[in-house]
Amino acid sequence: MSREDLANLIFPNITKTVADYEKEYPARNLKEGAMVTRFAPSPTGFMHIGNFLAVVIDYVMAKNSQGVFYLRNEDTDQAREVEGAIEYIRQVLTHYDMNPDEYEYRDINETKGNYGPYIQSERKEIYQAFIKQLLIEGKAYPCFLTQEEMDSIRESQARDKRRIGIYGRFAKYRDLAVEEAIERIKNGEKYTIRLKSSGDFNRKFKFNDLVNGEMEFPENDIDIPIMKSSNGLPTYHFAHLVDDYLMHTTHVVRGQEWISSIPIHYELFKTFGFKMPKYVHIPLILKKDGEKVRKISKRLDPEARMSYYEEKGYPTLAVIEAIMTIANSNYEAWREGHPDALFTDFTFSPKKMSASGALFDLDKLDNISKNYISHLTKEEVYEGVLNWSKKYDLGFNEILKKYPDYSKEIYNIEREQKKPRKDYRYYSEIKAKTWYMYDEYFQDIKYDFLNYDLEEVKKVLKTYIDNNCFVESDTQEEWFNKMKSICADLGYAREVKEYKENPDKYKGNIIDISNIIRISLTTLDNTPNLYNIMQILGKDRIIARFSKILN
RNA sequence: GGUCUAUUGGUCAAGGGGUUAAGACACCACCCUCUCAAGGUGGUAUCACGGGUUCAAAUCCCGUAUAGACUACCA
Repeated sequence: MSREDLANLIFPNITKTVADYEKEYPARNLKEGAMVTRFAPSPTGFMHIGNFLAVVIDYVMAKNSQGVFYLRNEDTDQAREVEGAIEYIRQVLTHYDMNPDEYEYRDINETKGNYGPYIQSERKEIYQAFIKQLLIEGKAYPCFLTQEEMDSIRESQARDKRRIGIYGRFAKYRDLAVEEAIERIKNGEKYTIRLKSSGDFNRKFKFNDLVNGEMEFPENDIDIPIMKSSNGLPTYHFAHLVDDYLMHTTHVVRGQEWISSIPIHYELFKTFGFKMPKYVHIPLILKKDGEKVRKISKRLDPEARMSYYEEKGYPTLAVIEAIMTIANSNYEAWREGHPDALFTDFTFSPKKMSASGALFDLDKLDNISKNYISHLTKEEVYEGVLNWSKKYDLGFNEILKKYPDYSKEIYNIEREQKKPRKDYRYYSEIKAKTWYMYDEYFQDIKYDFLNYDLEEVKKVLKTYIDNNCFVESDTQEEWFNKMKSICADLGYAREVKEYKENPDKYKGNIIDISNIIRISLTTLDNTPNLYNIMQILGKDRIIARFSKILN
């Protein structure tokens, strides 16, 4: 009996060979230098900011080079699979307008691309054809170690302070006679298929990572499992080999936690004689927790989940800008010189990426976002809040739809100027900063006139109305002069300076008058430019709000 | 225990033998000013530690410490 008999016993239905698949998935027809990248999440939960960093890099690299960016669903661990996880990823990619060129979405029954299936559980036969070849060549073998046996091996290795794993003399079944293996399988024994490693732990090899540069590792000598007994699907390492080879990935962008698997991947590619893709191992995103720094956690840190940014209403491009500055710190300087360019016009350079983990700074995001929003047009801001509120604040959404032009004027305050006002960090805070402009929200409100006496307030408001101070066609200067003009009658100084020189001569100064008007109109003692606010509110609203206080 | 990696202000970081050790965010002060925001000007604050090589080390070498990742039939 031969190894071929063994392979046929294990995979009776696998007839296609590696060579067949190579023919089926020929090299991509792309221009020189085009990069093929992929986002390959396992559907085990919600999208993490670290995943997002990878996506942005994948996307930018593909766009930079007129290459291809595809999505692959790595669902080989069906026990951990979470319903709807890929659907959610699809929504995030759509939300950020970074849709893959190739994908397979079961939930909306949509597929695109010639290198699929893009869902690993649908690629079982392909993996098995590769494993079958290894079996025939004697480079893989069935292993009958039980869970208990492996546990005890691990324990003894830990006790003896040895390296942990199935290698050397611990690889009990690597040289088992074919006949015996066949018999055990026929008897229904459970087995996993392991790589028959030919590496030597004492030999080193050099490996070039695009972020970390040249690194040196010992060769892998562990007979890693490549196919699980539970479902016949490959392990991550083997699927990585087969998929990225057949899909012609040129650049693998993934988290740094994979660096330690390089010896395994190196051996796997070497075993088949395939050329390895280039690797971009990106740093972890960390979080400061008290005095300690740790990996950012979906469970503990709300900002680790991408949904956090959507709920808050950060503009998608602002989030991308913040992520790009983490990816390449020279991005900010580039952006200054190219304020209107697309982020994909920036050439991402893995070499310039920091190899150590970075704390994600929400203050920095706020600043980037504030800046970004300040350079939008009033229409764009209106669209942004409208879209956000549709999902997160329906009441406000109704108001916005009812007063589109009025709302846009509010967003336009101190906007169309060289150095625009920057006071919105995200869409969810806009309502809190503009509510008083809408009569619907300006009901049953309480005033806090600080130290101002209510009778004094009424006197100021009455004088303002009686003197017909508010004229809609007035310029800001005219408006301000009229406000000053009632100062004298009321016993206030027209200029702050005058007041400071002779504080005893006056009840107060122009600041007090404008503050009283401001609070009367908005209940707040700090608002944007009062002239703009009054212009937008209009004479009727102003009189109505004053009258309410006067009565 | 083993393997790999990293360490420049509060944060992101530039600099890879000679620099007053960039810049951005945050913070503070002042200016501007009808409040707020913005803007302007300025400021506080950094090369993990110990050895070596060198005329000269943040930069090169060796240790140490600390941190992180991996060490599964998880990805």
